Amino acid sequence: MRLLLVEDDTVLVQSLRKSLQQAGYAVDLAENGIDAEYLGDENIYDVVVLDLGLPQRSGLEVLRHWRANNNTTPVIVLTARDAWHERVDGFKAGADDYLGKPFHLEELLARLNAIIHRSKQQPGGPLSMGDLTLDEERQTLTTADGNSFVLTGTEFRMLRYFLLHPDRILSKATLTEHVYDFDADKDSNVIEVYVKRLREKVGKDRIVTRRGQGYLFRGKAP
Amino acid sequence: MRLLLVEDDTVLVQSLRKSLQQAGYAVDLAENGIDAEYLGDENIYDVVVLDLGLPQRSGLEVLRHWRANNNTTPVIVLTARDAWHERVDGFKAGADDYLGKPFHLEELLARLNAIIHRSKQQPGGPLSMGDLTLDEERQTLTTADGNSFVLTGTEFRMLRYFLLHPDRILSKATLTEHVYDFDADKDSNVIEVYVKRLREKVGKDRIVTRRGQGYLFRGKAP
DNA sequence: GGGATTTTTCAGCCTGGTTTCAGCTTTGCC
DNA sequence: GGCAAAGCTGAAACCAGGCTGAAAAATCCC
Repeated sequence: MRLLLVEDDTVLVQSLRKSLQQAGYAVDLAENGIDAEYLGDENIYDVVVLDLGLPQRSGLEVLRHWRANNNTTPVIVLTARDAWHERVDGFKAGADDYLGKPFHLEELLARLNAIIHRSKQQPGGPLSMGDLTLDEERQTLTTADGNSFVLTGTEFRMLRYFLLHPDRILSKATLTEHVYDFDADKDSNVIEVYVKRLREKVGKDRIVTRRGQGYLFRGKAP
Repeated sequence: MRLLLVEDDTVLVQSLRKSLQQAGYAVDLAENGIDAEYLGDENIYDVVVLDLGLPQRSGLEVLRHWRANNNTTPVIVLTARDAWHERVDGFKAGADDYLGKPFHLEELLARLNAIIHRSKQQPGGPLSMGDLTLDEERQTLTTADGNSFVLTGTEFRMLRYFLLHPDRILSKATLTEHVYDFDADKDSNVIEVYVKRLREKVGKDRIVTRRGQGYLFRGKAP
């Protein structure tokens, strides 16, 4: 799950970034409006957390720019305490949700969760696909035959990404980008290793290899 | 399912009441603190949704009054989004959960659901879970083998939070937020220390470590 | 103020999740 | 079939995160 964090308060950024990573997001960071706009234009994020008070170019301008260019990535806006007008402006500019600062991490995570689900399928509920169910709260996978697996962080992030993008070819580079927060390291086979581990749990045939292109997760058991 | 809605914003009340009714709740309404207190004293509700900012008598006072009279009906507190100190006060006064305004209806319904489930398992009385019983008045824990421990303040708050949220991954950040009145201090291992101390009392296997994610309290003894 | 209790910090150790690696198998192409 | 590239796999190395005992710091309570 790839997330763009746009925030210039370096103190806040440090803890926030780590917390978001812990919660399973691959976090890119922009500390000013210009970088933010550029990153948002060039990459596909699952969600953006956008502070409105930014140097160089205000968050509002950035958001308007994206929306004008048909970029519909869900955006959660962070506003200063009491700045009610900012929120209204934010919604008008196309924000999907907002959060007043200071906020509690838990709330941000809940909203991120909600917003991502909303944009994918119906909100709430565990992520399930045919005979597989991924419990996001417990990071646990349950299969048709009643087996239950506790997933490690990386396994979980990767399986979640597969479940959210079934029946599509996902290249190793794409998977790396979404499972980690940095770009693909060409000479590493981590992805292969984790595909193997997931296959042991979801069933060998569930993840199909497309040689030279990537992997494909079957939405329905074969 | 009987619900008491305590809220003075008439605009919000209208839509909220209707939505709650649609969701299957029998909704009673109080628009000020005095009515709320009276209704809560006279009737048995399954759950209360309580706004803290009320005319005549604050939500906090009302909640304290109920708790002082051994009324243990689950209460979800609504607070202004920015006023997180209110939440801390709320928890101290005996709230079971909180929600920052404005909120998504979805979120409220989910929390109501969760809280009712929780209280079904253990309607009123001491907080207990399987073979463990936590006496909230004496801050005392009793285990299956008859051992009894007097808990320190921090131990107690943490164990209570675990008992109220069993079988869920609780990150250190989340635990810190709920055990203390302030946000997580990045480089401290207090949580680990207290987990260790609790484990000595509730049994080592009762609190499971999910490396890199958090801790999980098992609702049922393994 | 001083002793007892509780909370927090610290440092060293341990653990298990992640990554690497080397050798093996499969696939696609000539 | 023969070859090379891509993918698979089991085991080992590495390292961040977690555990723990003890001691320092803060708080409580006479």
